[in-house]
Amino acid sequence: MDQGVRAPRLSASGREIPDEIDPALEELVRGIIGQVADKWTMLILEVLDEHGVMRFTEIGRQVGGISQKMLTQTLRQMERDGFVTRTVYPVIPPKVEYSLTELGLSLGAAFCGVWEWAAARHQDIEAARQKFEERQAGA
Amino acid sequence: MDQGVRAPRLSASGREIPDEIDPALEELVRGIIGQVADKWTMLILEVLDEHGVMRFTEIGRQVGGISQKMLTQTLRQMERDGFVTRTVYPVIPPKVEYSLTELGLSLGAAFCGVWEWAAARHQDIEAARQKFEERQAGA
DNA sequence: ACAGTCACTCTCCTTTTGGTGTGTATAAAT
DNA sequence: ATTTATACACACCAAAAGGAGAGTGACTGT
Repeated sequence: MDQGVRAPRLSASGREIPDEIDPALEELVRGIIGQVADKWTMLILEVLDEHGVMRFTEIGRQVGGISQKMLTQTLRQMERDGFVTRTVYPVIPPKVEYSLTELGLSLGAAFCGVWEWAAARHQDIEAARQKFEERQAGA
Repeated sequence: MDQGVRAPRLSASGREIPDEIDPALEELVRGIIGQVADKWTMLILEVLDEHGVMRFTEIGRQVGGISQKMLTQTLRQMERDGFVTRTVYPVIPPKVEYSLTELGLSLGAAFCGVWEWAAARHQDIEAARQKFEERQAGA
């Protein structure tokens, strides 16, 4: 058992692993990541990051292929979590503007790394899939 | 319309936005992110990153709360995408070892940023949720 | 008078996700 | 002789996710 190890461990990717990970924090962070690592959240985050302040239907157009239901739902969730601000203008027809908060921007920056990774490495993934299928066919 | 803008644009988070984003690549990267940004994938990635080479049930224990079905399924997907290597020892009872590939390690490193972001900012999210609910109650 | 606009909401309905429980092979341990 | 351990596969089922489409409310342009 290596429970008693005192020297700071390192993960294979070089990240430090604290010996004491508060399980409550762990659970909470997992929950947050679970929510944040959502398809529509990421895409909306991206278009808002690119375009700045936007209106409901415009976001829908830019994201593409999202239903009104999911757009509303995801925006609400993001507003609740403090990623976007929602500004309602009491005019008719209704006008609502969305934009990223500082927290939302920081999330965008954090996800930027993943996005770049995907763009840089997608060929490796494609190649791996090719090889995998070949191996399957051979076996 | 700002279709004709030639000066390189910048997103709010400082990332450069190429004017020409190959829609096929875009779609592909979205697909990859959609798969990769999966709860179990991330958690398995994490434990493998921390512990190095591991066996099936050990991964299950470390991840916690995952069914055998999902563990098998997710590991297969990760193997297919080239994130993990699967080594089968033809012994009885069966022994299968899993470990991250270089590609898997790089993905772990990319996600590290998001993980750290979540750990650093979870309080802000909590606070935002508090405020949101208060506003809802008041309205 | 009447269709159109915007940002939704609400009600179905289908698809996907994921858990559970069972089966399997075989050798070692009891 | 029976149980145990391992790494699954397979079938079944419940729950959740998510899409389609209709409705809404008030004003504005024709």
